[in-house]
Amino acid sequence: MARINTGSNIVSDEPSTRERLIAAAGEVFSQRGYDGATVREIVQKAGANLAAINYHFGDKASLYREALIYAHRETNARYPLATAGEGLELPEDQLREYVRMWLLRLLEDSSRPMWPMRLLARELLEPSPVLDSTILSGISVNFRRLVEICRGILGPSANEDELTHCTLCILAQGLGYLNHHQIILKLMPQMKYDRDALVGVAAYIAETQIAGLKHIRGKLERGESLPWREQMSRR
Amino acid sequence: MARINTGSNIVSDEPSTRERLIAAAGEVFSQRGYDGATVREIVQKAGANLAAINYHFGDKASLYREALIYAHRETNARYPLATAGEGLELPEDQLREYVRMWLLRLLEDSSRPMWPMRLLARELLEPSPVLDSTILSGISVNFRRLVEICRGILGPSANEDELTHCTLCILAQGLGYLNHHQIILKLMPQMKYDRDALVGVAAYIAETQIAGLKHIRGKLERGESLPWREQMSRR
DNA sequence: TGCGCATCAATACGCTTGTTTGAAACCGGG
DNA sequence: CCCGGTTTCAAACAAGCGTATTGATGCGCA
Repeated sequence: MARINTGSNIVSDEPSTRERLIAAAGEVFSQRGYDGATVREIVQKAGANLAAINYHFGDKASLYREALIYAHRETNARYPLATAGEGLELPEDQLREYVRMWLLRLLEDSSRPMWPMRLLARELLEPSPVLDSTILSGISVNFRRLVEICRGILGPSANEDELTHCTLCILAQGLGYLNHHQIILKLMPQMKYDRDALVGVAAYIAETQIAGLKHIRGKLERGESLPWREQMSRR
Repeated sequence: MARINTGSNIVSDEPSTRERLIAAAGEVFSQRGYDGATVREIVQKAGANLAAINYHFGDKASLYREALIYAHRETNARYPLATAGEGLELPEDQLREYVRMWLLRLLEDSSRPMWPMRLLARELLEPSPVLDSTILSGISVNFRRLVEICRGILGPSANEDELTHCTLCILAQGLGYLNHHQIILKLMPQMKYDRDALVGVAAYIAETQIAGLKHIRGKLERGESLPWREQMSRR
């Protein structure tokens, strides 16, 4: 059994074979999915040998797990949703900041390669068996942060079901732009996806949601009937 | 060259091999995707021989195309989005009806098999080469219907960009419940997906969007500044 | 100078994939 | 009854897949 390199390369600035493999795997996996990706394409993109995957990671699944963990750490470090808007007073401003970071996280085409978030987005579409509890709890933390922001806007009259659904609906709007990127461009080729456009869409989503949530809050506090309350409650 | 059966079976009520193949293919393709599906699983589920696909359709891709066309026709017949809410006076009520039909189309678990919409939803995620202009224009018609409803709520001051984005955001909320069904159940196992819950979520989405759009309309008509208007405009 | 460790090239194995083939079975009309 | 077209069948095919193995080659370090 060989001693496995931990991955960090201190002395030299050029990445090790192991690091190149993770980067190449992340790209290929994020583009073609786990099944669609082939180890031969990955090692070729990494400039490594076919046996390198077996040597460094054991098999394809373990390499995918490593790429997923890297993507999760990288994305949360760059776009810390769990603490988004914490410095702001009004829950409305917190929502604006959260949504803005959410859209940038999903779609910002920065200088760095954008495969990490695409890889995570694939897991949001169909979770793979290697999606362990660590990453899942990380996602959950980000989710609950938005729940609390919504609670601040919706007020104490809201129940957990309404908070869950309104959180899902906010997240879904941003995710739609990523997930359906291709068909959107097919139907509307003139659609822009640069950073300014993203921030604009984020501002629009936040503004409409704030107005919608305040509208709901008013109905709640006036005790008016909510047509969905009996229907969408759990159990 | 053999004479190909057209598929309709008039005298007998039991479906032909060709029909069984399309149904089985639709199920398998909708669950596993085009690449993930194997012709062996399809023919086994259809109770047919491995060579039946080659005989009736030529190859796997043509069978997929047939299943997709069937799914498109079937779904639009059952949930006619292009004319949703046409009998209603207020654009708000039209939106409520459209969103309700949209969520039912996406997620209703009726007696009939639900693979057609799942198959179409996969095409919305990553359009395949066989997605021809017929289906694409059908999607476009459904899309523009919602654009016009939003125009009715948002008023004449809205430009096409805002209409496009608000339409996308409405559709994305329903799509999110379908696309991220698995991860939602992983994070919130108590989430309900029955018909009542769907109609409830649809009512919630419609209500918040109406309030949000009216809020925007007010800003537009009062000439207030919209933070996204310069940013998200095309070109 | 040796001894692990990392990488390489090449090859092979077992398996699954979509596709093809030729023959058997079916079936209505002479 | 038999016959030609239609449909179905078991079997095989070639290609690509992940994985494993082999031996050789540097490399750094005690």
